[in-house]
Amino acid sequence: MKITREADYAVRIVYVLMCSPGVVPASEISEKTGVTLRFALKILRKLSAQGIVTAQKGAAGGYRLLRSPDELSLAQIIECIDGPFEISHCLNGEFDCTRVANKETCRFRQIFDEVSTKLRTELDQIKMTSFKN
Amino acid sequence: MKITREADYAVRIVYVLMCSPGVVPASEISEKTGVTLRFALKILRKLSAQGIVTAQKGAAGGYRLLRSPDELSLAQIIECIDGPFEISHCLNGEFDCTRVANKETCRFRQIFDEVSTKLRTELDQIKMTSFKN
DNA sequence: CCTTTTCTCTACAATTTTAGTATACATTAC
DNA sequence: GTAATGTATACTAAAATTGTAGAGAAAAGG
Repeated sequence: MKITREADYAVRIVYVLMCSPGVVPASEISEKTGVTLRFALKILRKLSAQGIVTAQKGAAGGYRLLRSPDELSLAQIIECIDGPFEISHCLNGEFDCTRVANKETCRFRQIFDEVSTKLRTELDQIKMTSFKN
Repeated sequence: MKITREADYAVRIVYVLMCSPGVVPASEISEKTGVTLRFALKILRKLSAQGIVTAQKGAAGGYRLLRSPDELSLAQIIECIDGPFEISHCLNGEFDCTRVANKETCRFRQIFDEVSTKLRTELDQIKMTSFKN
């Protein structure tokens, strides 16, 4: 029941962007978070693809937070990196459960789905501003 | 943000025990859940070690639920298999964070810890009886 | 337009975790 | 004492995670 390291790093990266005004190059983000440059770049690309940050190429380029920290939640960041909240593999659309006739009526699935939604709701209430002191 | 397959199986195994009176051999549990016999035995050993089920050896032996289904929660089963609820690796006692002077005052740690506790509380409110119909 | 500094894309490699199996053994009932 | 169970430990295979590498594309500034 863990988020990946990548998602954990993403939160810390967003925190750095939140605290630094203007455009921050990946090299600086890497230094401040302790995440290797290459790995930070990979994470930043995912954040950028989801519109959480925006990238500026070229000299004096870097990244900037696109969303307001009081609207950007842990859920959004974690979901961006780790994918949707599904606490059991059986919730995945691809998963073809052979044990049950109708997926929709499976009690396990129902309950796991409810829990996943609840978890997402909890994490969506924690905004990045919570990390400021 | 997933439980392991092993934990998912454990829930289904407990469900079978809850629905079957008396002592149920692992072979029958394996058949009813679709979990291979060997793997089911491994899971049952963990459940047995935590006092969730009890094992009876020998011919006509098998497993029996030790706790009442209306007191046995998802949290207890998942924790028994996957270990404590810690949504970030940085919560682990072994983990030596080099980025921070004092672990206790780290805001990331504090928030991840709160979320983990909240998640456990939610899952502890879901008892095995919820799966009946 | 050339050079430097940045980010992008895709692919690859190493490590760790998960998932599952095998072998040998211990206990109990009949 | 034999057949049917569970126990313990160790091993293997597969998958996911955690990174790294290389070639390229865009922007800024001279």
